[in-house]
Amino acid sequence: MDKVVPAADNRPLGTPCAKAPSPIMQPPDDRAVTDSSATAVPSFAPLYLQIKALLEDRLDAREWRPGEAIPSEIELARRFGVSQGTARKAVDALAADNLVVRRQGKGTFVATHTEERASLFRFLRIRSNADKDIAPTSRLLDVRRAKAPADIARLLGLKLGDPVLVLRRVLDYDGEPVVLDEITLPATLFKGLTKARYDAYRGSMYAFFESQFGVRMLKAQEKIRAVPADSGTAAILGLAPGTALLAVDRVTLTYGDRPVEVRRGLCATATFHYLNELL
Amino acid sequence: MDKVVPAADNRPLGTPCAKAPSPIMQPPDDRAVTDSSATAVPSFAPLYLQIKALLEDRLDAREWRPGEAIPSEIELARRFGVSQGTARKAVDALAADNLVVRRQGKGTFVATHTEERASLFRFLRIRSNADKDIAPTSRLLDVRRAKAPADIARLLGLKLGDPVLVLRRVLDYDGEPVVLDEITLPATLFKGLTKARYDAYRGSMYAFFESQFGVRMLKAQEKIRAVPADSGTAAILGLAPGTALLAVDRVTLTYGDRPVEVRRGLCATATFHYLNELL
DNA sequence: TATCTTATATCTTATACAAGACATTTGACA
DNA sequence: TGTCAAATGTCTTGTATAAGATATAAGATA
Repeated sequence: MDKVVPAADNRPLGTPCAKAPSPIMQPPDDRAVTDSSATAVPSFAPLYLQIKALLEDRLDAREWRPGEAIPSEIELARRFGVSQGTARKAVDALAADNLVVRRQGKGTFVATHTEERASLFRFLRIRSNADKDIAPTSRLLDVRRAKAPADIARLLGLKLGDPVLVLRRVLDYDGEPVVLDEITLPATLFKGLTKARYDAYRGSMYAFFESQFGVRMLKAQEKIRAVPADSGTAAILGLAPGTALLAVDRVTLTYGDRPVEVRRGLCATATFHYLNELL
Repeated sequence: MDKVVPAADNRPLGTPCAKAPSPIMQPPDDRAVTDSSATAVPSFAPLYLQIKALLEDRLDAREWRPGEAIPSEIELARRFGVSQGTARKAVDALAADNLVVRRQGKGTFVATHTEERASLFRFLRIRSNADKDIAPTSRLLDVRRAKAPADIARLLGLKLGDPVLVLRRVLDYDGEPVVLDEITLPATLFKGLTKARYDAYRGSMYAFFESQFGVRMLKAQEKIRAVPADSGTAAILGLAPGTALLAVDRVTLTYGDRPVEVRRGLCATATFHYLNELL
């Protein structure tokens, strides 16, 4: 094999686990360039994972806006001193995590809640029992400031009594109230959030958070229970008190798995249901 | 590049969309060799997807048993007349669908319910509110033969009145009854299923189906609602009638997205919940 | 000699790099 | 204004090599 290694010296990353162009085998206890990164990836991880972590950090640092294109694979390869294939694998991994969206012939774009019916609209799992796909409308009831109680503080990584914002809103499907959400946010991340400002906004709640406060909801964990409706909730949803409701407790995470939202949804499931695909 | 293409002529597949070793560009309306396959993949799909479809057909045809290794990448490449990298992408796609499990240095194995805590144990979403991970025990109440009612027949792709088996079973967590399942199966696929035979089996319900009847549960769709407990269910779960329960309606699919199980689970969620990760 | 350890050969999958096909947009040009 | 070609993305395929697992042979040790 007369192949010549194309002399990409001044290696910018920790020793990859395979085929290092430079023959220097660094000990595993040294730290890679990913030191300053929030994303924890061992320096001896595969090269493409190191680059993925670096890209995640850039995304977290808002180097590119939601909906904006990130540099091309060739440009990323040049910047990090690797081949296009390796840069591609890193971007593939980001796309698998729904952090970016690939479009052949156009580029790779930062995922956003402001568009994309499929990609980041995936947090809404409530569907009509009839198969027609109705899009709900969001109606904000009120916004209030509060001090974080113990359970919320723990879930959001705050200290007891730290300031939070509590939003209550109703989702109407075809004019019928179906879901009552109580949304708790760290006040420091959402300075200036008022009911008037939300009412003036056109778009989903997460698009509002993303475009107005720069907080991107990336993934979530939901715990679902069945509970009887209290009288207040029953009145809002137009049901008899004691009716069985779905209680959906969501914790939403942004980059670096930092929790930024706690939400409890109460859902009437007479003509709607929560849909889950197990793959 | 003095590389010589190793003369893999008599091309066994439809024209790939890029870099066909044979320069023949067939029109898109011709049919590839995947004709006899149940898995629908257009003949102009990328080569690796055509091979993935062929492999799915082989899996469906039970060419390899669950837990058994499929041929190595090099062997698959030789068999299909493609490079190892292409065979590898096909296997990657299978692994992404949880149809096979890769183990570096050992091989690629057909996914099975009889082992693998993580891989195919993923259908059970009920967790304790405390973080301890309790494994439930399954207690079969009864098995009866019946004729498929309209809704079940539609979901299972059967005709009205076709014979089905109906199983009722309870999941006990730490001795406490938490879930009551009513499981409906096409009788033709599960000939010889009796309560005694299940009671004699050691392992999960899906492992039982897989090892005893050759039916592999691959993915599922669940619709979740909140309902009040009827008196019969309340008695079994040790609750007051009218208590709010989670109703989980599952349709389970095997190869080719053929439905092979319909199941309704009723779950008490005082100290347990349904966990869902939104990625 | 029996046994345990350590190389070694040879399987496997995993990683990296490179070349060309395909998709999309843009701008020159008739 | 319509059309075509170049530029610039991603997508597919091919190939070489590293890393992991395992069986076997070689060697040390009792």
